[in-house]
Amino acid sequence: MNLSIGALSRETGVKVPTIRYYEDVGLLPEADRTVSNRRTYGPGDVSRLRFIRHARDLGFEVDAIRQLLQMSDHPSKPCQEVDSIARRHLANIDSKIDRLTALRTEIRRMLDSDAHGTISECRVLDVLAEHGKCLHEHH
Amino acid sequence: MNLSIGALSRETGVKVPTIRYYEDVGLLPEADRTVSNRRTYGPGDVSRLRFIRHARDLGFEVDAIRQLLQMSDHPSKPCQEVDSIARRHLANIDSKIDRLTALRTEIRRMLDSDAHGTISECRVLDVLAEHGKCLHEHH
DNA sequence: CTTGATCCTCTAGTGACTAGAGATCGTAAC
DNA sequence: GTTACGATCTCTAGTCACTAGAGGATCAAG
Repeated sequence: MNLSIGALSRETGVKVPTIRYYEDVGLLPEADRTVSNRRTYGPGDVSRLRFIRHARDLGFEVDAIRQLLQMSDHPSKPCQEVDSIARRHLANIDSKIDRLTALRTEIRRMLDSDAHGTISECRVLDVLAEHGKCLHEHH
Repeated sequence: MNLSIGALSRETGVKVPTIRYYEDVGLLPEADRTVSNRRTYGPGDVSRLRFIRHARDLGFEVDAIRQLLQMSDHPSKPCQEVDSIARRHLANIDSKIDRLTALRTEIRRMLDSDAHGTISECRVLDVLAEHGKCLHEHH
């Protein structure tokens, strides 16, 4: 049931040094050690690490992930602070979804018009750039 | 019509040194200079830079952005290479949207059940972690 | 013509990894 | 048992994408 760091790495697709790094910066708790000082992990660590990997890939920074994990670690205390954090992230996520959807639509349109032989002018750039009107809201 | 680097920065929300950095790494073309060696920019640069900013925020790395910009720079040549790049990005974008949507749903559920006084167990972690089943497909 | 903001280049620091050196540990094969 | 070798350990240094700062030049307002 317990995994070595290498097994955890294979299980999650996160590289071994990166796992150690996440422990260093407090995204993962300090791992239990065997008598010979090797880290051991359980199933909970697998989920947590997969979450971290996806969140990073989605452009959340470590600090944001720390907050999301905190929500998960203390679910029964949705105090005002956690609540406002959640709301802020929700707004950020909505914005990301909107922009990705716009980008997707445009790339699809390009591929599509290409298939039909029409010379397509590419507007991928503009479709995201126009979102620039919502200036400076996310820092 | 022409902007200084500071004006471009205010226009796009991208910091001045970052703009220079993007020029260094080739995301922005080498800027025209005034007689006194200052960079000047036009409206095209505003769009391009906004696009870069959003793309970065959405978790695309500089190299991916370079590819997307190339699509935009040569729209009339949807050769097979560009086409496959677009398709790969499309798949990646779809996946990002899926995961963000799942995360959004779960955060909403938390906020919602909190509002109704129920003690909500937080599953934000699991909802993304389960996507870990689609292992190693992106890079 | 001075003063302050903005620009220039260049070097160095940060965040989030990633790679490598050198040492130790665990197991399987002799 | 002991040798072989792969996985792990710690620690330092390198990469990518910025970000901040020093030191100097330039522009625009007063």
